[in-house]
Amino acid sequence: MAKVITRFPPSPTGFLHIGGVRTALFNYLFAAHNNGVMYLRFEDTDKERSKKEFEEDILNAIRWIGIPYETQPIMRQSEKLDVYKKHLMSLMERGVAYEAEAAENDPSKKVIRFKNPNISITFHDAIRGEVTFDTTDLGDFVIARSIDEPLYHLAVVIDDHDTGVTHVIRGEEHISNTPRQILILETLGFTRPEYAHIPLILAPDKSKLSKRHGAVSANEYRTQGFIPEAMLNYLALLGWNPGGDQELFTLDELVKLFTLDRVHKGGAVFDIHKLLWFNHEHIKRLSDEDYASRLKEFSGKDIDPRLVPLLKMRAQTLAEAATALTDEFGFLGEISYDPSLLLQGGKLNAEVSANHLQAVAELLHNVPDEGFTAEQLKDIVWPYATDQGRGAVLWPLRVALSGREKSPDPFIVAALLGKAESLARIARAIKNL
RNA sequence: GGCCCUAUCGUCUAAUGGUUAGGACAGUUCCCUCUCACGGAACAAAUCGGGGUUCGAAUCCCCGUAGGGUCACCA
Repeated sequence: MAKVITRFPPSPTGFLHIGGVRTALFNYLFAAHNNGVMYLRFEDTDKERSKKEFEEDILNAIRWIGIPYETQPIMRQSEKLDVYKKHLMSLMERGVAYEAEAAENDPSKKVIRFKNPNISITFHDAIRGEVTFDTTDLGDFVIARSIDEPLYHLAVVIDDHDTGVTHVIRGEEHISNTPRQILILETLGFTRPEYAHIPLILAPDKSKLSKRHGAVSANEYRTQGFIPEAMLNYLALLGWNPGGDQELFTLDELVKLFTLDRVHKGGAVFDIHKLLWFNHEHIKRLSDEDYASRLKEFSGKDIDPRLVPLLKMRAQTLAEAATALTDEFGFLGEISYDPSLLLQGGKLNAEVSANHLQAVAELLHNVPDEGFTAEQLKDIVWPYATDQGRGAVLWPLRVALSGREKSPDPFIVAALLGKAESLARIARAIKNL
């Protein structure tokens, strides 16, 4: 069997969105599963709408997300206009394409139309089986604006042939484009690739996912603190499933398992909650070092390594972790708080609380520096707190140490602060009462 | 509207003729707990409708219905 070649051909007329990422992913997965390659090329025949910045955005997004691709031998359609021209001329010489009066806007300009044989086309779709269209209703469709300006249907067919594409895996919206591409390709004498039209990613209202439904650009997810592992995992499972109950996969595992026959036919609604869950699961699986460096890159802040396990457990996204750094975990720096917070807004008694703090301070005082760990501290303070009422003891203690309404438990905070600082903060709290 | 595609819990899905229709996310309740998280447990929740085929249908066929895609000198 010939080497499997797939392709991901975005047009640089907008940012790479989530649906495009999944199309690229399926193309890669299928190719890699079969020891093939996926080519990326830009379909920039629309000169007005194609922008260099979009090319960069797309490349950045695809690199960030980590889908491997190759850009050879064709990077841009605009770089091989002469090839399309040659085919266009031969098509016209053969009389299967012709120059026609332009109906729209500029009547002085002529377009090139394909002479439709008006036949019925049946093609095989790896996901849907046999699909039949009557091409009569297509009419003599336009394949080029002029001899030097080919249009999409002509260009794809030629590129796919020139790069030896064996499998065209693309969104369902292209299913009705397929017959006219087959018409062109067969008059050009090319062989048909295998087609696979994958289901659309839908918005909660079941319509095609678009900007008005919130974030759709892949890079937006990056800035929201999602990690590539989670994006890939989640997207792979939208419209495909290997069977069974396992949900967490690495890219390599997906490559091993991916087959077209398990791709669904119906569209799948994009659910941000589930993506969040995948993100957290993959974050929890990152090594502390890896996580710390990603969070540093994301937030621009240095991360205290002792905080890393806590952050991983607590935050579903890097953005959340970055916020927590100054929020729940801000106690590592200077703290200032309203003393009434020590009494839980007046629910506790000042004198009693001060006594508890004093008692705890004495307990902590006797702990040696090297034993000042969260576990140790809990062992020492817990019996006292349980005896005296945990809320009455632990709340003022935690606030005294963290200065915050919400934070990790007081033992963790104290251990992080160290003995001297913890004692100092407790003393200050007692004075404030 | 024409053409095409599709149809299992709210959502992603498993079950490829035989299961009390399974799992996950979200939801609710409970436990853990000084707070916030984390974690644990439980509950609730589906085969679009109607006809066939078959001993037996979520699964195969037909008809409805509903949803979606597409009908460019965009891709």
